[in-house]
Amino acid sequence: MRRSTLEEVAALAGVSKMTASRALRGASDVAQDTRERVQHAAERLSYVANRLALSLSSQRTNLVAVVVPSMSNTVFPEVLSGITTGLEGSGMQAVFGISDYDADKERDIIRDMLSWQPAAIVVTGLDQPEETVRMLKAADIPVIQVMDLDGTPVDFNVGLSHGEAGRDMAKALLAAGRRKIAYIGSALDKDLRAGKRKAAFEQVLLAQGLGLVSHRIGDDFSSIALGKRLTADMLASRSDIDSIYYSNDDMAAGGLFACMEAGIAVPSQILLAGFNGLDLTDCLPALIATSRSPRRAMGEITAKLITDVMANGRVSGPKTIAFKPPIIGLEGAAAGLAKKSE
Amino acid sequence: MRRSTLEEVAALAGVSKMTASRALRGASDVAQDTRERVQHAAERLSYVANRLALSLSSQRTNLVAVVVPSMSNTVFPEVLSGITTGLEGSGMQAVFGISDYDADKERDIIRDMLSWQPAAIVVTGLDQPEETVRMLKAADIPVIQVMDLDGTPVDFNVGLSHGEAGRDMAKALLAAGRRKIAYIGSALDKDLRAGKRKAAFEQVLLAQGLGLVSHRIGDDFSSIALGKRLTADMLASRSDIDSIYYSNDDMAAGGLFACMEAGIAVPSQILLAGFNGLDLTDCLPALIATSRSPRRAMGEITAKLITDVMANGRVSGPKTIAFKPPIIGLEGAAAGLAKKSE
DNA sequence: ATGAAAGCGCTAACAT
DNA sequence: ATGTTAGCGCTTTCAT
Repeated sequence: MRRSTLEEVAALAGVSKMTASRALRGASDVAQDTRERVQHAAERLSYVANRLALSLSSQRTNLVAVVVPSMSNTVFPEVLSGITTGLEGSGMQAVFGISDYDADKERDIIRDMLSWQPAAIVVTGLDQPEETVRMLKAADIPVIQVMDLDGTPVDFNVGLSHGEAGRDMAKALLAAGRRKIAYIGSALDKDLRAGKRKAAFEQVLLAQGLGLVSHRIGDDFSSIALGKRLTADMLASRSDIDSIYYSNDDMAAGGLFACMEAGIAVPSQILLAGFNGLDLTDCLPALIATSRSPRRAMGEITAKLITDVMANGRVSGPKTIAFKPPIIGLEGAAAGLAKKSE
Repeated sequence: MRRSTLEEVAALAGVSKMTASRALRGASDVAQDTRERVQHAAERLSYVANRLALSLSSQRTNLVAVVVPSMSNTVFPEVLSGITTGLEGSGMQAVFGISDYDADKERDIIRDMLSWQPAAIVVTGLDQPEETVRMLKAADIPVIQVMDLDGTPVDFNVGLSHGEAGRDMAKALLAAGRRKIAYIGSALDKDLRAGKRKAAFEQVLLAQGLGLVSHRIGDDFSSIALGKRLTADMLASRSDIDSIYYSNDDMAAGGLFACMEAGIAVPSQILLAGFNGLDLTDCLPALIATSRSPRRAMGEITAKLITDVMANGRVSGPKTIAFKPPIIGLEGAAAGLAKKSE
């Protein structure tokens, strides 16, 4: 069954293309019975409008392009989910691309998405190379960079400071009385935001005359399995560690499972800290610390920003929206230590 | 900076639109220096091709539309990831839509995606209402239904039988000596595949003269937190249960955490069974049974199917590709029980 | 309330 | 190797 065109619908309804077009879009100035004839014709032919023609002709699309590094890390699907939800009812449609944490791939995907003439584009982070930034600017549409705040945005920016998150966690661990602090992460050359957290985290330790007493960097992407493996490895090599900062919650959850197998009490003996505040973290059989990042909210705010700009031409509020992730799961951590020193 | 067109690139390079088009697409019959002039012109203008015009003119797109019920359940992003990976290098581009487990929304999203004239469309499951099926057929492109096998496919079908998975797990639990079997699930009216597993699971029990000794159905979507809560609730109400079948691994993981808090030994005292074989399952501090579904592989096979059809006009192999998820995490479960009865 | 003409930016098909 | 013409399916603009 070949796809039918507006012309065929119009012919079947006995009107011109133009009238059919108006009728299907619910224009006001179409006679009641004309409208019905056209609608019936469209149904009989299973007519589906051709958006290529529609958008080419009208010089606008309902597309919002969104480029994220990965689908394997739950946080990105959550942001996408938030964007989709936030766009609901606006007539806008989100389209997703995956860059695999690869700057070249990201550039290609952004170019590809731009070729569909989206109404706006959302990209992850602020660390695009110059060429990519130039493309984004040349697109002449709202550009929203999400998740990160540390850097110079092209246009709009919705996110949180990973440097600050790292610093805050370092201070929190120190405040909880920890001094023998280790770090476990995954491919940081890829996950730039995790890298920023780690760098800022270390700076705070350094300022206190402390350093990481141990660290492990996996060469794979973050996962519970990787966190477990690296932690088991670290625990086997030294026994004086009193806390471990992980690149994120998946890694930290794996770390907890490794500690449980090794018979190490968490958080009293070793305090584990991650990043994200995943659903998982709340359910774990021991308390682990984490910075709760508002993934869905960032997605929804991003969507709102976009619908706002589309509706009003220009945005009313600020161009940068900053979130500050609270640290949770540290209740009683200091107390745990205190008991030990009694 | 307004978007530049092919015409402007051509003018800057001092050639016709057509030559510019050929040069940029790397056609063979373009003079070396012409090609270079055009490419430089394109770069200077940050030219990005307009795919709307391109596709409208050439009557084909590189789009593969993919509709999944959710982004919150990790399995779908994994399938999407598999599709994206499998499409890599083919020039095809996956576009995702989310139906929120809602048949009406799914219909609308499918219509929306079809309006972009994709080269193929991938939808989740086989339970679309008639109207949706009609639309899919009218689209006159390859339709691939994924994840499920129990039903009548529109065209291509890649997945596994959830009925069989449910039956297999029931038999496995019985073989492990369990008789006091309970069920815990989430919104089954939405997640039809989980519903199919449960129905088939119960049938096997019934055939043995057994029934579920207890069950809890949450009204929210599956999550670790929900699994934990419902399990805690169930454990508080009766103490004779020797195994629990969950709607999936997230729920089962939550169940494990509830058992740990309640001081119940898993799997010796209560055997927990889920579905999916998530990364998480392998790392948990106790063995839980699960059917390992090949999400990425299903995605990749789907992609291969599509590139195949696109390349050869028709597909070489069968139109249905069936996976059989192996049950894992049952090692020593029977032994656990044996000890108890000694 | 309806229709006709022009054109969105590109490529296919046919020149040259 | 390059250019010309026509047209993809729709909307915009201007008539009527």
